[in-house]
Amino acid sequence: MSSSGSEKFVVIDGNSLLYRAFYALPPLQNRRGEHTNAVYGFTTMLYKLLDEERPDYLAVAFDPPKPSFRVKIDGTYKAQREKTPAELGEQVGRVRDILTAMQIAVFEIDDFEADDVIGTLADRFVALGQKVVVVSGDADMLQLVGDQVTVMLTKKGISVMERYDRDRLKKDYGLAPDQIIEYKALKGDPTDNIAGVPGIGDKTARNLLEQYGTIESIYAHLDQLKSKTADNLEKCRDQLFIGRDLVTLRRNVPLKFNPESCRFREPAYDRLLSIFEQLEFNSLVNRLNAARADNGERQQDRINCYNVEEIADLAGLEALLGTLQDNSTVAICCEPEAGRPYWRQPLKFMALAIDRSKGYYLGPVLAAEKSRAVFKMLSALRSRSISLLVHNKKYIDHLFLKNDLPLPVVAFDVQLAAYLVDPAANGNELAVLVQRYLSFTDDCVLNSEKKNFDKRLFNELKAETARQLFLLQSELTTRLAEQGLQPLLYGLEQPLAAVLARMEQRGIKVDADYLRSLSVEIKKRLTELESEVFEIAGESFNINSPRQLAVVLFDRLGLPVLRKTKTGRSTDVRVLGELADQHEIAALLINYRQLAKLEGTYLTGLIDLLDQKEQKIYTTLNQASTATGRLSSSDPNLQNIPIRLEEGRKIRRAFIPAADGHLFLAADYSQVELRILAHLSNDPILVEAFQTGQDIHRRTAAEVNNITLEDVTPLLREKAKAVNFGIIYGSSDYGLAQGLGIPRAEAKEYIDSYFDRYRGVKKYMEQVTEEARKQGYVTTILNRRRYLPEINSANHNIRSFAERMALNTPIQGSAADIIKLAMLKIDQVISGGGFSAQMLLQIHDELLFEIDEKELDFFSSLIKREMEEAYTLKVPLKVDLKWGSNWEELKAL
DNA sequence: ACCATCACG
DNA sequence: ACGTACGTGATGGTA
Repeated sequence: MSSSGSEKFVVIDGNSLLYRAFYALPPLQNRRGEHTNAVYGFTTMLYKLLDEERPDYLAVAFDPPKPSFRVKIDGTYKAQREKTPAELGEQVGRVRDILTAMQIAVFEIDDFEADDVIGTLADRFVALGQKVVVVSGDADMLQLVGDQVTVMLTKKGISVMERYDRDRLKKDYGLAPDQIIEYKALKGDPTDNIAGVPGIGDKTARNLLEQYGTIESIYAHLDQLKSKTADNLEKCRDQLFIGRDLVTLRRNVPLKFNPESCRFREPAYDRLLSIFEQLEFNSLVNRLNAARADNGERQQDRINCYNVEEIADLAGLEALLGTLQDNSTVAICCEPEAGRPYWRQPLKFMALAIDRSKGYYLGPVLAAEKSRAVFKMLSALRSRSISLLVHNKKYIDHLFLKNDLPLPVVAFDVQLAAYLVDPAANGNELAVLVQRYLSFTDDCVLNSEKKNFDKRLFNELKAETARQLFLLQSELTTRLAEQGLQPLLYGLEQPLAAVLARMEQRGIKVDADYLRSLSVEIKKRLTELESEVFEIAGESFNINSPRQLAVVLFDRLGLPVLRKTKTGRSTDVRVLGELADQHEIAALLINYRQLAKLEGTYLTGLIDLLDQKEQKIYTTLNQASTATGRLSSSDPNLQNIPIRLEEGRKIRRAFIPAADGHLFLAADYSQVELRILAHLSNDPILVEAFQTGQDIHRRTAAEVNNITLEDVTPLLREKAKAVNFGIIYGSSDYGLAQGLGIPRAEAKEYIDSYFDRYRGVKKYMEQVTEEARKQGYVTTILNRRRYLPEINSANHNIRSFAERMALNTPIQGSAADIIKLAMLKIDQVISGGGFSAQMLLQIHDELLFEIDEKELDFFSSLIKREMEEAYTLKVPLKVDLKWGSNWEELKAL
């Protein structure tokens, strides 16, 4: 153990730096609305100190929440301090979390202020013969300056600090460290409620101390002073000594002291990263990743960018694959040319690896002209039971499908694995995973498109990616095993990827002429509406701009501002609806907005993405993007084609079966989420209602209003429906009031009486929240997991968000599990039987098929059965079927 | 890049 | 005392 005196201890005044950071920085917020400026400022200051001071020991001291011993001396001490602003208070917890993750010692001692603790620690380290640096924003701390102690004070903002030793103190204040106490007692300090002596300010105090040294000595020489000053001093005698006592730091605070507990250590990288990510401190995330890489736990696995080799021709590839043993694994990493959808673009690049030591890449000829032969060779690996290790299996499946080849056996999809390990993480692109799990920060993982690499360098860097798959696989299999997620990966998500690939590749046929004529019509109506609006407004402006619209509505026309957004005055459809009876313009705007949405997103927007040759739309089904396990659809999103309003619904007529004599069949789960709630909660009323096939909203209305089923009016049923939604979303009275347009108190009554009747649901909700708090995550029926690190936040707002996620995720996520199981099963049945049915889309609780009309009856019952039997709950699953010749006109079967 | 808005489940 | 319904994606405007 070193007590040689060569080491350095840095001790930080936590409250002081936090306040400084808070007031020095503009109010920053993360996406969730959590204030972050103080945390950010504090953390940057901390890092700057670490860089510049390179401490061997480090500690941070905080004031305890309760007042210190000083109020016992003087009841008014710090009495007029304004209380900590809420925006700052809520950030304290984050700072503590960061310090914990950084493994930095934190002191907070009851009855004492941080200053006293710092004084005590400073003395102890000096006694061990070490150098001490005190960091604060409070000049009182200068009393600690000594031969081994320097004090750093924040000067301007958060980046400028002044370092004080004895000389500097003498130069700036003309005082010795001890005299700082006397100086402040004489001068007084309004922020701490130290009275001081009237008529003695900065100058006089310093002059007196320079001449006489101490307060005692000043009193001994009162006769030498100006009579007025002497008078004042005489009058304030008691007060002055009390003030000096208050200002004097206690350097004997009782604390458990073990210098090694303050030893500066490596941070807990994962924990710290996750905090920085939540706070959206991107620069710190990068810094931390770099630091971790430098720390280099896995030196031998670190990137060796130039251990790569080109495969120039098919013989070369054959030779490489020939070296593989049967039952082994080859990693492949493919990249398409730019364009949308990515999976329809020609192959740009392929990397391979047969172990973690070396990367290979295909030469340009192989990748481009000979790519079919390459895939054929890879496809043939099946017969040798050689499987693939990939990132994004769905894309790899696409490549084989495009070449009309049997799909390869994929043993492991790194992307899907990472998605299951943490579905809410920011991104699961290969480069991101390499950073997250391998801590590589070399150029090799950076997005090569953004850099001006020459072709050769690009290939060499990219060849690394296949090799990295092996490294990632071992990281991720550990985590999968810990979480029991292998069945979900191997049994559901990986096989599902092929189903989704086929759905994507099928596309959906669209009547382009119909869309175009609709577009022309709507554009015309938009122009008409626009001129009407301009006439009323008395000027022309951009209606699409909420800001310009607000000026017209609230300034020019003088309408009342009903609601505000984060940045201005709200003009959304709810506000416009409430303004409708005050001004004719509101109705026009509602109409305009609706049509503009249709035109921009669903007419022009869709037409732009149409494949001219095929007259088809090809969406991308994202398998690894939602936090709950749902799929999403993009470019275009076919999961949000209008249906609720008549006008928008017309869009659906454009979607038609691709083949003559075919029909659409839509199969949707009825009330899946409530059925899952019944299953999970085992609530007797809910379970009984579903087992006896009751109208669930009607039953809820009867229960919460304490009336019979027959007495439920349509209005009561509507309200009960909204209550049921609220329950699934994590029920808050405010949210329900919004949804129903009723007072909050009434909404609260509904919720209370719901939980009064549905005791099982209530208990379940409490259990889930409790479990989330304890474990930090929630799960679905198939063990899909979502982490909710914010569930224990000290910030009510953030915590409530996490609680609602905890309540909703098992329900929404289990519904996603079930429909995925059904899709997989149906796909097996269809492809196994050589039938004509084709799955086209999944819209969360609904599947859309294209079917030969002759097989409609047969298939509809098959699909209904497979969906209803996909998973056995404590209540039955129910599927409703509809069919028709386009996506709008569907009739019940 | 971010916001407000609005389409869906 | 707070300030919110859960999960998505696309658009047009604005900094």
